Amino acid sequence: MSKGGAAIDWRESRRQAARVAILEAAWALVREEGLAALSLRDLARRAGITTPTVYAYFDSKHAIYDAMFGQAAEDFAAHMAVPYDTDDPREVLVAGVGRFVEFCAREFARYQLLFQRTIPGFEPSAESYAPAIRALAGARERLALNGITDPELLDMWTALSTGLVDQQISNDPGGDRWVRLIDDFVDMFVMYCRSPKRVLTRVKKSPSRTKGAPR
Amino acid sequence: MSKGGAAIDWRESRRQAARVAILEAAWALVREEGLAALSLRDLARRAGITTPTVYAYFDSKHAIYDAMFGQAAEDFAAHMAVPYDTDDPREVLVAGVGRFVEFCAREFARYQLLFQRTIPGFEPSAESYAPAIRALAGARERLALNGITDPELLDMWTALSTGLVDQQISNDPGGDRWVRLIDDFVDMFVMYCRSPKRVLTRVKKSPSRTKGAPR
DNA sequence: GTCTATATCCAGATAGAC
DNA sequence: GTCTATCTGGATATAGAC
Repeated sequence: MSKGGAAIDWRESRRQAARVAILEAAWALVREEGLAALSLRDLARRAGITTPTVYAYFDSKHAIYDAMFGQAAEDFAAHMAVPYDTDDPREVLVAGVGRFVEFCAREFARYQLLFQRTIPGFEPSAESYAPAIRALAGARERLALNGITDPELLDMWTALSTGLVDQQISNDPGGDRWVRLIDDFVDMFVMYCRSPKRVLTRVKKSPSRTKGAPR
Repeated sequence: MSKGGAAIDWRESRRQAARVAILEAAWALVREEGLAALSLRDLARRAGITTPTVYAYFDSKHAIYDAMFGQAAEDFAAHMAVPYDTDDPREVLVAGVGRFVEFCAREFARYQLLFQRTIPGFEPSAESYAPAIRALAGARERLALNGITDPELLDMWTALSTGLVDQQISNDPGGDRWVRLIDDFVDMFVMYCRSPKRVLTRVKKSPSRTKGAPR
């Protein structure tokens, strides 16, 4: 690597560090004030810089949201992807939902950004969005471990997981009213997948456009 | 009733009509621009009045959101409460979920206001919130029709319904990717409730605080 | 890259005349 | 009740000196 190259790398890493510092300030703010309440003025003050300086690192407020979305999606994919420490395929499903709700419940603003459409006019870029797709593929694999591959069952599974998370966060934040039902949910779902009635499956298809990260 | 009383009624009904007109303008705006994008300036222009006049009818912006919440909750309760035209208890469940997703999918902004926490600092008043509780009681009754009364099963049911609605709206707005799975969901749920495994129930309890309308 | 200073605009809310 | 006019403060974003 050339001296010039190294200098460029150094500068670039400095720049990246500054970006990360700004994003950390942003997370702290939305944690306290709510996702929609983020303002560049507060953000700059929090990060110990001035508003114009923020624009040296991000083109716009939406660009900041997009970078935050990218971080969140990355964290989400990583959180879901750490190896599942069991040989029981059913336990892998249970643990997967557990991690899902754990991740979402930990930071409400992050959950809003990632899974709800709360910022008018904001849509994540394809790059920021990519890790969320990986995470969905992971869910598909955990189901396949249980011999469940039907796309309709995958859709039912995502709805199940989403509903559980949503109810837990909305109606019992910090509690375990729905979390403790995870085992029952998995029982119910697996039982249904294996039921004779389910064997007589009809096939349908329909296109879909997507809002928010897949789950 | 006295002449004076009638005059007061008339004035009051005029006032109510004006309030409703403002709220209609508000709904039109949030439908087009998003719930969080509502501004009193645009609202006034849309309603054919000026900003200060809005304050003759509502104390603040939050009061407008609250009135909108009240309308939405009322509509929701009414929508869910119209008699179910079948004797089959299972079909009542199916129809109930169908109505739920239909109501939510019809207007995204209304769904956000009613079921998500997207406006920083806004919480509905107890009065506006009341109809939502009635709606939840309705769900409980539809389950009871099927011999399902366990509170934990009610929680599972609400999570199921919520998840289905959420996935449908977020990932296939205007489509039927999850709607067409309603029958399967009900099959799965009822089958689980009636399963022998479920008979050996353990009892637990935990308190809960609530955010958003119950569902 | 970082600042001061400022542009431009919009927000929610109020004063006071009619 | 409704208006004009205005207050106060916030927003995002940019110009230009250093």
